[in-house]
Amino acid sequence: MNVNDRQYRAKVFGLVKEIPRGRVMTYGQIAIILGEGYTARTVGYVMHAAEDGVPWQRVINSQGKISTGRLSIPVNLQQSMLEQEGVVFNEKGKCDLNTYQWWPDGFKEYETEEGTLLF
DNA sequence: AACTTGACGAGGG
DNA sequence: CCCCTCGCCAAGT
Repeated sequence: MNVNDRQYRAKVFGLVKEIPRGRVMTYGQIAIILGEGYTARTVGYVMHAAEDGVPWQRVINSQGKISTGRLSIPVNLQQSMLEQEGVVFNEKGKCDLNTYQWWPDGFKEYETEEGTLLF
């Protein structure tokens, strides 16, 4: 499971491309959906190599905030791109995941004794 | 091979 | 809400 592997990255990008305009997914959420071999950290690692046509701006962290830090892409750029799609952020730079988080068809979150799972 | 560093996340104070 | 600690795992040095 190498993030330099084309297939590995392709699964991430393929899913990100399905996110509708004005909606978001989190790194951890993507990792859960893709399953074995994927973690929030590796998904984030893959994202900094996003290719053309991948709406990378729609992937944010589990707090509903932008997390890019000191890399090539400034936080305010990603946030403004999302705001342009209709996503509203508060003064703390946070958006409401209950409103904007998107799940692919056939997936939804539900709670069990084992923790949060997917259906 | 050891050590550091993240586009992360959950939990505790 | 902010800050810190850990667990995580691949890359870069």
